[in-house]
Amino acid sequence: MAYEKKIPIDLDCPLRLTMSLIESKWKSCILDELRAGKPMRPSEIHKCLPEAAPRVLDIQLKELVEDGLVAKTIYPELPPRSEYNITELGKTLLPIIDAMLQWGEEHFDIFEKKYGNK
Amino acid sequence: MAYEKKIPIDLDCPLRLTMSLIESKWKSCILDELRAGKPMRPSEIHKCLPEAAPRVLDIQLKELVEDGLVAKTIYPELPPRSEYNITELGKTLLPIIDAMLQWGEEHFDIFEKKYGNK
DNA sequence: TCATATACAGAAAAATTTTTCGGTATTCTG
DNA sequence: CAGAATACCGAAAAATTTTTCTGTATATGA
Repeated sequence: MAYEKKIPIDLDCPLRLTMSLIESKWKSCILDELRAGKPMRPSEIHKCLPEAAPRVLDIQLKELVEDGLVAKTIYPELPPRSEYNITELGKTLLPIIDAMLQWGEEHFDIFEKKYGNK
Repeated sequence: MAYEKKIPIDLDCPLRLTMSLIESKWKSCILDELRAGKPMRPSEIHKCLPEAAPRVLDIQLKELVEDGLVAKTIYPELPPRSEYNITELGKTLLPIIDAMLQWGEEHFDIFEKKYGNK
């Protein structure tokens, strides 16, 4: 089988469970991109997150699909086309993503002053 | 200098900023332990999170202090005593921690069925 | 024909995080 | 005195994640 996570998610503690689903570097951003409900093609997602290595987005998209937070539709066309959508389960995480986004906006200055090299 | 994070926190995106503050394996749990506002000694925190390697808790506590989410008080006694408290800034993250905790509780069954080996 | 776009996979390297192990220092208890 | 408790720290090993690179396949457009 392809790339495989050793410990897919953490079932020992509800907090760790939630964290383990989204803590990988770009997963929360992917969910944020898909938040509107509009299906997105992988190339589109790559364009929206240019800082992320494409391979990592592939891997993390795959894990999000495995975990049921994102759904994938493959169109048997050529050139190939596929689309990713946030699932109902994934949508239930959006309030958390929103809250983190908002917190980051509200407290950006503190950390900019602290760690920003301008 | 001692142990040093390469990229302390992520200033490129507000969502990544928030995530980078709490995504390390035990940070959210530490904040959860301190949520009540009661000061905790390191040994107490270790006892509450027995799955975590003590060294990692030390490191992550230190980072939480550096980032201003947790405050540390050292009592110049012998044997040494120190206490950790959540700061006002740290408290502003609690709604997010709470939401993740609650989400984990609500959706535990799905993932238990999916990944739990009983 | 050749380059491009598309989506994705494997492998290996690099970076980072987590864990394990050992060590410092001091006081109190047996 | 030996050992425990206390709070740390450094170094190195292990584990994991992220990045980079290369390769598959097929159609379209120059």
